[in-house]
Amino acid sequence: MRWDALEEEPCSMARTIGVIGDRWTLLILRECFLRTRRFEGFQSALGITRHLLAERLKKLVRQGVLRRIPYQESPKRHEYILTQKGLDLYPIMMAIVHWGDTHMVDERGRPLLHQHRKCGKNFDPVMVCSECGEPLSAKEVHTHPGPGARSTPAIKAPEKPKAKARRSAA
Amino acid sequence: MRWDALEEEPCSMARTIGVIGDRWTLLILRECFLRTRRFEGFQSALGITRHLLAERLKKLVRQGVLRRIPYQESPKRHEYILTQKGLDLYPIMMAIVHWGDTHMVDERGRPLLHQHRKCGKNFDPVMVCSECGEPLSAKEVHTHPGPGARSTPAIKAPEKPKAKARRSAA
DNA sequence: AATTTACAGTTCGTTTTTAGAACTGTAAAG
DNA sequence: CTTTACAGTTCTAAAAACGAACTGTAAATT
Repeated sequence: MRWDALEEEPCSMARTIGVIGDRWTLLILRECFLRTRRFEGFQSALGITRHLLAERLKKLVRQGVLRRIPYQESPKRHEYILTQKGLDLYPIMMAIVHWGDTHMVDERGRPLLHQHRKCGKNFDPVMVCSECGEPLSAKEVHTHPGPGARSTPAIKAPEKPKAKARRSAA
Repeated sequence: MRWDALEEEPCSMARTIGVIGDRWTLLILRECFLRTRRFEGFQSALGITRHLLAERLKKLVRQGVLRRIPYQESPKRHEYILTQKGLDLYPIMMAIVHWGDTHMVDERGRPLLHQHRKCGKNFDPVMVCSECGEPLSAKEVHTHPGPGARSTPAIKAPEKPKAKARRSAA
């Protein structure tokens, strides 16, 4: 698979992975949500090489996730801030953090707590159905091809061994 | 930054990225949620090199995301199925797909629709606050250090230019 | 009986990415 | 007049991914 073609795959997941699906990009975006805006800020917070950081920022700008806006003339300096498209990544970030909070914390507990301004409480993010409001789990969801599907997108036959009944569990 | 140390970072996001934060792993997990279970199934669906696939599957098993269970003796064959820890990645997957559905579809529309068994409707995933049930957005959330935080985790000073007031926007 | 196919990997040489450090350039501060 | 802050770019070495071929068991086919 060519990574530069990932964005044309008939799969919203593949396309999104083409944009944010690597370690550094995800960490850069974490910093964005923590209000980091400038080159040096990202670099010192993450320890990423300057070369890669420059490249990743360029890519995120190209893809409309970040906007590069000048904050100073001569020497020209710019800040990187999240566009709406970038801000919309928030649920992904929260889902990632929440999984880590659930499955990857040590005995000392969570590194970071999240407080909801509206209700004032520390919360966990919960994913619910837009139609009925019930929490979602993998088993309750059925997928089927939409208008943008190609013949057989990524959904292969469910691996049935063709009923050839080779000697199983001999 | 050493990637093998990512899981010990005092940040749930960094730790999670250590587990699922690369392109192939994310795509392998997509296949898992689409019910792929076997080596050849992953390989042909994704076009990943067999070498990398073997390595990624091993890693996911080691991390408790997949379980490797025999389905046949001599030659020994195994299936890879999601553990509960793996199933809990579902909100991350859905959040990624939903962002793609929102920002990366072409004129033909979504490649895949999701139907909620409970209510029978096609839905979008919505992330809400566990305490008040309201939808979440980045601006309404305030983060602060939790019990597992280190001195200054990932939260750097918010980039104030030290009030040195260099000639700005000359 | 000999050959092909299915399956789940492993091995190895080549190409691409990433790491790490140094360098460029403007301008303010000491 | 030298140092510092900032935002990059350039270069070489190391690590990771690619691609193709190879290993091994056993059933199915010829």
